[in-house]
Amino acid sequence: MLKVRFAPSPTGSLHLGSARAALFNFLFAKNKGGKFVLRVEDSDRQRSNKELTAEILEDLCWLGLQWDEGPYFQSERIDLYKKYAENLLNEKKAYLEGEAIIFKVHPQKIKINDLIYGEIEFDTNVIKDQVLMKSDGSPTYNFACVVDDYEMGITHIIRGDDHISNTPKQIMFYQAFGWQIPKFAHIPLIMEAGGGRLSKRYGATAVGEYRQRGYLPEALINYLALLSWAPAGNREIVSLSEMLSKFSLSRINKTKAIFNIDKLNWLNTQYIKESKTEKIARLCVSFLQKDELISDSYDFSHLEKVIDLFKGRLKYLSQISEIAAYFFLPAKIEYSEEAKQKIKKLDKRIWDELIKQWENLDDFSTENIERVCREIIAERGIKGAEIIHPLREALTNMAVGPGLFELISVLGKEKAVERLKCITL
RNA sequence: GGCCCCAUCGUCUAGUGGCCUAGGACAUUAGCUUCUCAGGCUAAAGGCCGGGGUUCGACUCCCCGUGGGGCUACCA
Repeated sequence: MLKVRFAPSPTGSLHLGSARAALFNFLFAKNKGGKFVLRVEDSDRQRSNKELTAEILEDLCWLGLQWDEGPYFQSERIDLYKKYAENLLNEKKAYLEGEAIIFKVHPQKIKINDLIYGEIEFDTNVIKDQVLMKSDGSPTYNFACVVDDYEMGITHIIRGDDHISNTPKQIMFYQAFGWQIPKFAHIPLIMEAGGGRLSKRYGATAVGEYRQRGYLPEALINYLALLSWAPAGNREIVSLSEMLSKFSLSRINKTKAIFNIDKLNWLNTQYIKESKTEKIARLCVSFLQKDELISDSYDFSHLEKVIDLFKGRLKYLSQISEIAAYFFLPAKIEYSEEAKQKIKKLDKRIWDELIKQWENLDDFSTENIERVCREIIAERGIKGAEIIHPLREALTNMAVGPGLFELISVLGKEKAVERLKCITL
């Protein structure tokens, strides 16, 4: 039975790099009909915490990376590690140093055949004796990892390439126990544009932050997959189910990949655009509520109309509050200096004319609104832009936005008329 | 310092000795579309780190150099 695992440590939020490791494990397992195990490496009691653990599991679910087995917690398995360490002690493969149990390293050459990097050789002469159990009774990472991987029947270890140099240490433990050594596949790390690993210094690194900004999980997954991996045939937009069928370790690069927010944004926009309006509207509710633009009771079908207007223009969902606020604000709004200047340019009589005409419209449709506007333009012999720009500013306090006439229609007769009546400069 | 790994447009990548005059995507620039912005469409610019080999032929194989990264904890 093919079995892989994802083993996050709850000493921080789920990092994009970890999420990608989880993704590749998930894809590999599902592609081969294997099992995906989740193990929480919380053996360091001081630095681990429960809230973080819950958050990590939630993020994995949000990404759609459901595990088949677990979660196991290392903190609940301390006796097991101790038992195995004592076995090595009894066999004189380890020795005591104070309270700690130390593994004796013997000189040898260790070859690993990495599924991604190929053959790598290490000389254990450069490796010190390894701590198995610390003086405080907790196991070290490398030791607990090997015991667990053995106990859980892990056949393939897919993890970040920062673990390459841990591999020979772990192999020595497998040898000491006489256990079968699993296959290793190390994936390149995600790097920062300025060099170095992806860090908080330059932007969000936690999956949760992207969720909070309104990135769609399918977009984030798609982007993460494209880092170091590419399906055949110049494809960019690839769904999780498509990845499942196309995934293979042999198509993973050895090269580190630099994180690029622009491409993530582009992908997210694509996914938002392709999503059903109803779905995006539903997701936008929490952002609009957080920014106090809508309350607990709101008109969902109206919200859907608003979302339709903006669906293709959002890089991420939380932008909705900023660019669509005027749909939810009261009729009277505060104008920027720039808006005031533009509004002033239009003759007072035209404002009055617009209000009158709109009030007379039975059907406040995009077409009717445009017709009315075009008639005024023709009668006065002015250019379209001369009325359209001031009108946009008067209604939205913005210079940019969706098509003006459909925007007005969605805004609704009542609010549009009232807002024009409320103009104060 | 020691050990290990890596190297194609700015970025993600395709490429597994002739299909390469190196393809695609993001970003950039220009034109068109339009009430604005975004979008869409069209086009442009942009790369095989350097040097030696091997070969009839190297982006592709080998060596050296250079650059980048990782590890070197009683952290994970």
